[in-house]
Amino acid sequence: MSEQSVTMADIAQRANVSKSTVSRVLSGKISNPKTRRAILNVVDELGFAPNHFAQGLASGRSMTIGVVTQNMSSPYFDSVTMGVIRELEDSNYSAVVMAAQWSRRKEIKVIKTLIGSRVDGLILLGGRLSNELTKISDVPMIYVGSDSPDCVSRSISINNERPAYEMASHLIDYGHRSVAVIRGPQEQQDARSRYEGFCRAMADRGLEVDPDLVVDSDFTSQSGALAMNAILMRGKPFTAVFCANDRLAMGARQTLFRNKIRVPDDVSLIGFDDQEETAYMTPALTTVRQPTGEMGAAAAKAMLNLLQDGDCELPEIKATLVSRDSVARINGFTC
Amino acid sequence: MSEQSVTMADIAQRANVSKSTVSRVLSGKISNPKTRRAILNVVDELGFAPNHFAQGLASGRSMTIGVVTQNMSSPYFDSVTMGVIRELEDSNYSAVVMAAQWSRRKEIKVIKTLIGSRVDGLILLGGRLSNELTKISDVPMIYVGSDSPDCVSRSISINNERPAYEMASHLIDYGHRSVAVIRGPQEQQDARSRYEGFCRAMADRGLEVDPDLVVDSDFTSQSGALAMNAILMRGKPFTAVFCANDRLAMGARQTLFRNKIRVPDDVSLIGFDDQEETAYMTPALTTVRQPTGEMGAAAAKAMLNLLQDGDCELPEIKATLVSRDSVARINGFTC
DNA sequence: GCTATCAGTGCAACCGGTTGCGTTGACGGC
DNA sequence: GCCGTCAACGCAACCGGTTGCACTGATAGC
Repeated sequence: MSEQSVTMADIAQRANVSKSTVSRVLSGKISNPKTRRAILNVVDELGFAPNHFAQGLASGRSMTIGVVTQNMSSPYFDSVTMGVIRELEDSNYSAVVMAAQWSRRKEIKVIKTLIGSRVDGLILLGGRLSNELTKISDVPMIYVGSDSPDCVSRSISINNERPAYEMASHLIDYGHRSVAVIRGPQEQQDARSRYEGFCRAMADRGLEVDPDLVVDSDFTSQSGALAMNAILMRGKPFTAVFCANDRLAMGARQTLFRNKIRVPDDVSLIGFDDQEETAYMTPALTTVRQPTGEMGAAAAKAMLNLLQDGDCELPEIKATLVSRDSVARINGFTC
Repeated sequence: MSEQSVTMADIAQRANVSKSTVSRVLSGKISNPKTRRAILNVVDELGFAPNHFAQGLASGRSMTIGVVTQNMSSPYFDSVTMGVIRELEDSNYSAVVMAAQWSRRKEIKVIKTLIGSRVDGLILLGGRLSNELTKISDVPMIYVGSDSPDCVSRSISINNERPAYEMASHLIDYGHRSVAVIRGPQEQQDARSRYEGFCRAMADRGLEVDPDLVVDSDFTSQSGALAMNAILMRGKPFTAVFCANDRLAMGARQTLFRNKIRVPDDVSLIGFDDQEETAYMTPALTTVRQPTGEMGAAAAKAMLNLLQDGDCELPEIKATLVSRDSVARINGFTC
């Protein structure tokens, strides 16, 4: 109330030009150095900042890109999101992030909200919406981390199966034959792919997967601890635990610790994600690094291209095994 | 392009009323059940969604609240932010989050951006901007987690000094006399307060703080590991480590592990924040729980009140000690 | 010297809602 | 039966930018 904000009209008047000229200078559509200089002077003399609403309304573009994540507090999603934001920082676009909490219903609601605020593009992280729902709008969309084959068109993701294969192979190479598995929620494609990678590695070496050593979870530390407990209760021997993500590994580690089972001396442990904390576990966790930040950046970059040229190329992203201290050789075993 | 979005004018025409009537019905300023019903029918028949830009431009209100955080990936900020978002969810407002990465320059930039998009209120997390900079706009602001006395007016925070005092007291009660300290960055008020709490507890029991056992850090796990190393190098004996936050404790734990120093058998360890992962450390970390989610929720609630009544009350938030397994009694010591 | 060309600029019509003001008609009190 | 009151509603002005169109003057080509 106290201070009216400066508008383009104010600038125009002060600089003896019309609103349109101001607008054009500000959007770089005019080069005449004289007017340019004059207007820019007034602009920062008066501290003018364009009203986003007016801009959005008039131009039909919002210069924002919606990011639909699932769970902000998950290190994976957080890191991808940060990648997007950082990449967008030196463009004219900015990101609006909303979380869908793994709920299909909420995801739709959130997408509608974002479309209501006229985002120019949508980056969907780990969503489970297939094409049907995608068609609710013609806003360009890019998926990150959906393995589902029906949206390969505009999707960036690591292939979960292959790094999982490598994880399992790593264990097998170190002499492990009985490997317990804590799987992720099997409704999620990534969780399934990771388990498939594990199974393929076992099969390739002619090893059987013992169903008694396979337990499901919901990807949280707590369920990891519970799952580890369940496996222990079954009484079957094993020398390593394959965890479908790092949080599960943290939970499992805790249960092993409580049961005085040493890692890696008694049991080896391997995770997936390379979330920051795992480097500080005791012992430091061997895991798979997903270049999450790069994935976010790549998605953002692709979106910018898409918005400009109407086309984009999506890089292939590779995950790598980070070998630390939680996997040991079975005594005397050499590969 | 393909589909023009439905506007109020469309609704009005279809329902044989004027735009204004539609607008009034939608904002509940008209009660006549007949028109009301008729309009609402058309609204969801055509799938009308109001254009946020037009609304914002015309009304001067954006129905958004800006949240300026520092570091999205920090569990503390993440949790506070989530608290804000959740609280706002069942109001008409929504949150726009931006990160300033602890940079004063960036913080100003971000605040300007938010004001440019006409947020109705601003919630500032852990910022270091004092009143001078606050005055750049008359948008109502609420601070979270600044101990600085100059903005007590509209600030929600735990008192960092007292819980730190309790932490230290806990160690002393368990018989620890030589306590190493890994402090946070001393430019930050919260880090300073925590150290002050520690010192006061020591002083109250007539104990001296040995400067050789005090090391600074930047609140990251890595610097915790380094700091612990530095303390070890100095060769002074100690029986406990007071860490100014949990990440430092994780880093310190790793260094102790690498040096084959057992926790809590040889050295006790205490953290601050109760971030999720600490419950899964081995041993589980004794720490201080900040009700971060509640703080965020409280800030949001206060902002909503502020926006409505022009006034608000700020609850007092208390932190509590979470006693787990990383602190042991000095042998034979009873309190 | 005359005209085609073109960058620079102004005018005014939007974009899609909100809101003050004025009109209408129903209803109640006298 | 007359008048005051009040909710319901329409009209049109606005919010603050963007942009198509028309106009201008300078420059270039002949």
